[in-house]
Amino acid sequence: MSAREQRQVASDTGLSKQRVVVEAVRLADREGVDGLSMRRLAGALGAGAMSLYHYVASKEELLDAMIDVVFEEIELPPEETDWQSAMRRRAVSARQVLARHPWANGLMVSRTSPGPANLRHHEAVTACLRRAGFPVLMATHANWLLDSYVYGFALQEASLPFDTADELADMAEDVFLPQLPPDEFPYLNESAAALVAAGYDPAEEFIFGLDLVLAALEPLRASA
Amino acid sequence: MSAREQRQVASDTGLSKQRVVVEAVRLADREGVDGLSMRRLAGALGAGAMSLYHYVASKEELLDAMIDVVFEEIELPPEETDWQSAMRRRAVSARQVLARHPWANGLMVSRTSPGPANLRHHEAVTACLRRAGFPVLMATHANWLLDSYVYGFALQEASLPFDTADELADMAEDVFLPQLPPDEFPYLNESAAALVAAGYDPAEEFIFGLDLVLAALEPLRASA
DNA sequence: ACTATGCTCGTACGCTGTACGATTGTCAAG
DNA sequence: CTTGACAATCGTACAGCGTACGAGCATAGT
Repeated sequence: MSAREQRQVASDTGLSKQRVVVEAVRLADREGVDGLSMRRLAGALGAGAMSLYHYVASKEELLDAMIDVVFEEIELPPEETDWQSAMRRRAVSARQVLARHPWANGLMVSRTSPGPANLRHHEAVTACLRRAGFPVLMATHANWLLDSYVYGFALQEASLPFDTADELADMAEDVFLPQLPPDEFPYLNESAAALVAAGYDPAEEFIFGLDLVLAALEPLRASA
Repeated sequence: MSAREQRQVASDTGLSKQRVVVEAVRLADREGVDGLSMRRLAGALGAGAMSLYHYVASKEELLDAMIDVVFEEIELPPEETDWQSAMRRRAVSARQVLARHPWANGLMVSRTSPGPANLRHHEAVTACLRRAGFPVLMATHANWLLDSYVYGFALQEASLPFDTADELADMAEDVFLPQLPPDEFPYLNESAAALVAAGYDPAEEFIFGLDLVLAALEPLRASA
């Protein structure tokens, strides 16, 4: 291999941009994005802090690359099914991925240039909508709507302080309700009680809104 | 005034939690959330850095308070109109506010305990939905759906590298299209061209999805 | 007059991202 | 075999961060 070629290949012992970025994602998953420092990352890779800068120009670029790794995990809309099923698949996958990497949501605000996986994803989704018969501008609208829902849901889910229905029940009693005097917040009390009684499942909640949106979009395509 | 009372009142010269938090919001608006440091904030207030800690227990608490200030700016759903108009008003207001404070989106991920303005807002929205005839759990669904859309839209809007249709046109030519070889990204090219031709207005884009969602929710309320 | 309390802030500590330059290992040309 | 170029590693240093600690000050209550 010529020395001039970029070494994308990671020899077992050596570093590589791949290895650096992937380990950074792992670290952020484990410790949160605030726990991700260049020194700690280097430590996790058994290297000196400054060595990382041979693979990444700056921490900003590292964060960009991390976002793109996350996008790579999201399933593309399958081509062989109807558009609603395809979009549901990719949306559900996106929610799962973003729930697995909650830090990614917050990072997206400040990062303005989309990575290659992001672009590929966007292209595939747009293709799916166009082939389903949505006119160009309508496909753009649908894209915005669906992405807004997915990201917004993930954002809200990430800021929930509980992960399971049981934790919700516990926290409702101990933390939430004491903060909500029933005379000032009658409707929130009602909702909280109903939610605890009915159980809470973010995946179900997500599907509800998603299917509503998909159904609402259906009549907007020209079924050619 | 007894010294034991909390001084919420800001004498013209002195500090107060209000003044600290409001100035922090201004600073974040101006310089981004990364430019907001305790020392710089103190400087902007003409005080020493450590003085801030008499009004705020930590930077985390400051960020929480900033988020709540943002929530205070969002219009509550008016009570005298039909539910769709009311929800549209508050959603449009929310988008405007979040566009004015783009840093707020990213902050929401890590902040788990809602402030008083947040709670009041949530209560008012839930009240509006319940009074419109949505059953309890359906109101929760609607809440999740609408908030997801609003936050997600704001998130995407904040990560756009342009603010006006003109800037979009400029950047499309100079930055985006060169990144998008037409054989690899045919649909994105098509969309970009159509978008530049049609002009781009985030407010209109927002309304499109919003009205679609509102209409889709309409049949789910029991009109009593 | 004395004490308590509210408020301000200087200093210091451990952390951050990273600029700079020294060091080593590898490989091509002479 | 030597030499020079270059890729990769990393030690050191610097400015800036959040904030613990405690000293200094003004005012209020006794």
